[in-house]
Amino acid sequence: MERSSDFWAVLRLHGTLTRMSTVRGARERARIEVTAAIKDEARRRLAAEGAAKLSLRAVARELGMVSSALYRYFPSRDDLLTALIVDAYDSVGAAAERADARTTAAGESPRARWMAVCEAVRAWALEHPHEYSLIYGSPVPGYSAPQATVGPASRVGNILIGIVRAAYEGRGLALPPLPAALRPEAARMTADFAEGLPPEVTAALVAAWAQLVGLVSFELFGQFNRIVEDRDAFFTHAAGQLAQGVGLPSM
Amino acid sequence: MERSSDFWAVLRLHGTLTRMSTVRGARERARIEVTAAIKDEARRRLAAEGAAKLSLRAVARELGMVSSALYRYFPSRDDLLTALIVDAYDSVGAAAERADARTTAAGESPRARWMAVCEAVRAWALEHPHEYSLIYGSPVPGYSAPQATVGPASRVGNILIGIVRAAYEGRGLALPPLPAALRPEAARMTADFAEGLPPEVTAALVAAWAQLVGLVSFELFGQFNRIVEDRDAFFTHAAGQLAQGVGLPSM
DNA sequence: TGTACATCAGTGAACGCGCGTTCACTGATGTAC
DNA sequence: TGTACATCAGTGAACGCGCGTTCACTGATGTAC
Repeated sequence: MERSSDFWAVLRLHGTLTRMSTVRGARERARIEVTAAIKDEARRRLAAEGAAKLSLRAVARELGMVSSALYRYFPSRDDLLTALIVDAYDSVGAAAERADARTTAAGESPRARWMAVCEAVRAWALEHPHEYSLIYGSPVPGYSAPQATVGPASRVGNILIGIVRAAYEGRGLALPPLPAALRPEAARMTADFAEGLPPEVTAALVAAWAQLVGLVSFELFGQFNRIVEDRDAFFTHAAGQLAQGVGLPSM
Repeated sequence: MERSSDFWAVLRLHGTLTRMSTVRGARERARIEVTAAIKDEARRRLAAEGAAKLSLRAVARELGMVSSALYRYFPSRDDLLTALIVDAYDSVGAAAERADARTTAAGESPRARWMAVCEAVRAWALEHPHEYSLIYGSPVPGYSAPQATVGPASRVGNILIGIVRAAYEGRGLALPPLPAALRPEAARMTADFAEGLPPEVTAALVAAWAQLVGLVSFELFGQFNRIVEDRDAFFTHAAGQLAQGVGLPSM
């Protein structure tokens, strides 16, 4: 059995991570490590060829394996894609949760927490542009995301809801009343995933979340080329406007 | 078959047309028609396989041609992509311009014009989802947009600038002053493409434009599934908030 | 404890397919004189 | 005006490549007794 040296290098990298967690049989440990190595390599290929062209053969080749071996780990190319999507949602969700936990622990205001989460989402996107594209870019044609992606996809949104809820329970939020046309929909959204918030806050939250992703996408997808240069300052300002939009007080 | 102005732009792009002649022979007319047919079929393929996998051979096959024949019209796959991108920017730009011209002619307020343009962009996106993805979705890996796409890309933005400028020249716009960190950047942006507007308006405009695309992308790319149901009402409300954000008065 | 058997990761060949691009060619259309 | 020549769209074969997935196989690891 010959394997290329980078295959083993990647395995060793993951070995250090998994070895300490639990003692398992060699087979189970190997399966965990190889699965991780495949996903890591696939993430690397994502950068080179994009999600639509992500190829099992290329991943296997880079790992020094034979392409059919990957079928021991993922039953098809689409299942590998699904795993990458779930990981990406979890990764950005965890980054947002860390930012929120840090600012909450420091006793900062809801507005400061909001800003920290927005900055964390942007920072994650700039560090993982291809994973960001995978989840917030155009859908991959012919691929439809299974149920398993729904939970992880809502982590960032839940953090934002939590921040706004904290502000609301603290001292209330002053937003103008909704136009009649949107009231039933806002009531439904509130009942579905933001129980207890005033409907106009729920509506503003959903819009702000979409707009936050719009800002990040514009920067990442090149629409700000030749338009915005000082992107840090611009984003901070825009995120502040979004905070305003959901009723988080300025100071 | 009609000669759209974007078609001529493409011909000039490829240096095929050396001189303009009013009388066109069968050969030239045929070239125009076949070029249009290729782009139409390519747009259809876009829906099926996405931009990254758009294939000259598939386009040729659908048209009943041999794949090498397409090289008489487009020197490479990437040039065909570029033509589609330019067409898409021109198409959404024209839709926005029509909406603006219609409301302006009807003597409507800047806010009503803003709303009409936002609705027009969304309507265009819903009608042409794959062309929308092509220009506002994740970039196609390995493809880099040439200079020729820059002009068409700014048409919608220019319309929005024009509306806000009209409002500003009418009775001024009241926006809070910018934080110090953003002042130099906002001054530069203003000088570059929004001469005469107050810098805080320019900054708000750019953010609003990114956020508008964020709203449309969320809807189109499926992020609103299970979240927003009454999308018309939601979008109208959110676009109104964007108008508010650039200082366009509510009534 | 050792042993027989079951499990499973990884191999290598194969199937049937698609791709972008080049090239020498044919035959129809356009043009200069 | 007719003719000779130039232009050009489209052909078909070829090059060299890549793809997802299946399958019978080998040999190492795990387990029941």
